[in-house]
Amino acid sequence: MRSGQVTIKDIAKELGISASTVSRALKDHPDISSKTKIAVNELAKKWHYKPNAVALSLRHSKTNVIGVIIPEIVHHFFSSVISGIEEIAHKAGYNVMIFQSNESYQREMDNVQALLSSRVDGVLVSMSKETKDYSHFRELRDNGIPIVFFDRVCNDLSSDNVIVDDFAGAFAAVEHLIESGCKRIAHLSAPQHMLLAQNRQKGYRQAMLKHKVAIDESLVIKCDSFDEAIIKTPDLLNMPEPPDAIFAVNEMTAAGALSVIKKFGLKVPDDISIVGFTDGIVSRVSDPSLTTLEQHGLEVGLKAAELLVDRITEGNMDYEPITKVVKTNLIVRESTRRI
Amino acid sequence: MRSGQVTIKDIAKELGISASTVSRALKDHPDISSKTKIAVNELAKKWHYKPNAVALSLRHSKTNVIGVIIPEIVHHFFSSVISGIEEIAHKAGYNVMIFQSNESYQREMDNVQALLSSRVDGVLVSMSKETKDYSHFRELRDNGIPIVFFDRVCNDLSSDNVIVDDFAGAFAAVEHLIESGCKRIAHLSAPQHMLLAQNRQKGYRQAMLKHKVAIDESLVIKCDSFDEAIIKTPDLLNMPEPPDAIFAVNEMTAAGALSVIKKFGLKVPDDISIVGFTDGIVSRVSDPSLTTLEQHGLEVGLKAAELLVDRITEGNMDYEPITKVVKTNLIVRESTRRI
DNA sequence: CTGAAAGCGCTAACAG
DNA sequence: CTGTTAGCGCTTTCAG
Repeated sequence: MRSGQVTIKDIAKELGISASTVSRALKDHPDISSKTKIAVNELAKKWHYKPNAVALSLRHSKTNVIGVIIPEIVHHFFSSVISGIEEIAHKAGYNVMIFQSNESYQREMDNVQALLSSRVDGVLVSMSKETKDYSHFRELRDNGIPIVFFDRVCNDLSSDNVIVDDFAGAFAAVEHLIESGCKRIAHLSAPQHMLLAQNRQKGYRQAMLKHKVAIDESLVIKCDSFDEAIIKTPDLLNMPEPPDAIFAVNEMTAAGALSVIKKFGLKVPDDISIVGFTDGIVSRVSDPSLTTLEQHGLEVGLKAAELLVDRITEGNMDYEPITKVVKTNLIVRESTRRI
Repeated sequence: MRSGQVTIKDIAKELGISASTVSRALKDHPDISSKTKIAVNELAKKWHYKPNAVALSLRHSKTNVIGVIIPEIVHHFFSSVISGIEEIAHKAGYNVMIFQSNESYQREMDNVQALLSSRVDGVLVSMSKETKDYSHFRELRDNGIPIVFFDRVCNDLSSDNVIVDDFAGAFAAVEHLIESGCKRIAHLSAPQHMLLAQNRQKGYRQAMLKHKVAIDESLVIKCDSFDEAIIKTPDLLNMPEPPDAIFAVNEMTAAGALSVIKKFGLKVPDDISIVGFTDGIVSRVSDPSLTTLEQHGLEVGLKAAELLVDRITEGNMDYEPITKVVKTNLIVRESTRRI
């Protein structure tokens, strides 16, 4: 028994021919006699020969690996994105290497280093919340590795992006709240250095403006997780003039707010309406189910991976960056009043 | 500007020394003069030298990559597992390659082929529901690649496993139902070729037996997804003697049953109690929240990855397979009656 | 039609 | 203290 896996050399030796002949026979090169081809292919099958991807990578300076950096895997939207990425990658013959930043800038940089070392052919990134400096991403590009950002993108860096239509989504959500009779609409938002958060807030403001509803700035607060919502929602409810609606920047924040509101004995949507962002399972099964914006994580993953594969195939780093927008759509459920 | 990334040769040429000296200087080899070391390290930093992991892999016949095959990524339990795996891998200096089988046997075999080609150092697998033949896994092992199965393991193949304590969990769940006064307990189960499903069903039967509660076999049905629960739960409810409790093999099935029960105008837990398996977000936020078994996906991932890393480090394929069991614990919420 | 040789980037034995 | 050489597995000229 040989140690390790079968190599082209093993086959060559067994058949008394050269390695190069085996190599050619395996790729059906026209120069090779069909007799040797058959012999080689038979033995290769018999011995379960598998081309060594590592050797191929070194030879061709191409690994056929795509790297993905994601804030956290345990998250319906992100896992959907990964699923989409894996799907496209598989079809295009790429393998997918996963890294999570855990929302840490330091970890994200480590991940980029690993990606550089691994010589991946391209990278997909959704940035950590902490990230404000982008030089590590620039280094990837300087080394000829194309990057496509998704969801958590940055405007400073001119790069390919795949984002959901945060502005339009937020606008639609808030407009829906206004049209269903809400007047004091709070916005639980995320840190404004994230484009996504900016756009969702812009959508909120624009909708309020359009419908001439005054914005009470004390109703626009930073609050972007389930736990934070548990802490901060009570303050909103205890205000002299509490809000009659909440537009939350993401699903778990909406769920957190909902749970507090129920504990306060208030009725949703009669006393307070709620809209979230991201159509996860939580929104569907919570009670009342949450009106929310479907974010199509799978599609984001598919689009981003497609774009990246194209960039890799082009092989030219002087491209004009584009931004693809995946439409969101408002799913009206039970947490908002009927119009 | 050089094309591609900086190599050891580039540095050697620039400094007028040999590649091996550079190599040694970079790894702080005692033979090298501190003068050259400094010069080399400075230039390496200045030029952002990154060791080429591909070349290292070829050289050492070790990729420092762990492969993971998972039925589907978009699933709270599995994404938790991946998160745990990534965590350990990162600490131990391994990168993680992700493949999803989409519950397809064919796809799973493709994934194994890709893993073999990639020469990964080890593999973590949770099998697809379709898989009944294990020769592709055997091939991995025959090639010296250690495998650790988790959650969806098989008993035919003597291999390392990390599983949750399905039997004890199911037993505890059903005992809880019985003690809270339920008499006709239905079990929504998964295909029995999966060890996990077998053990959960055994736990159910054992608890019934212990408490001398008769098992009505028409209440034990194959039903293991949200959609299937939507279809099959009505049949249960329409029986002349409908069940007063449901023990579902997983979370989404429980959620599906719950939603049907609510539509039927029945009260949970007063009319029917429900227990699920897997503590996902769904169980927490559904209304009523679901009594369930915490499955500790993260811990499964951590344990499985740790075990795999150990196996890789040992470098000896003649080990005695072990099975690690991660305890489950019953989280009593609102979908079951107080005892 | 087939083989020998060089090289992808790096390391380690061997030789100074 | 440093350089030369060979080789990890594979492909691809260049020769024959």
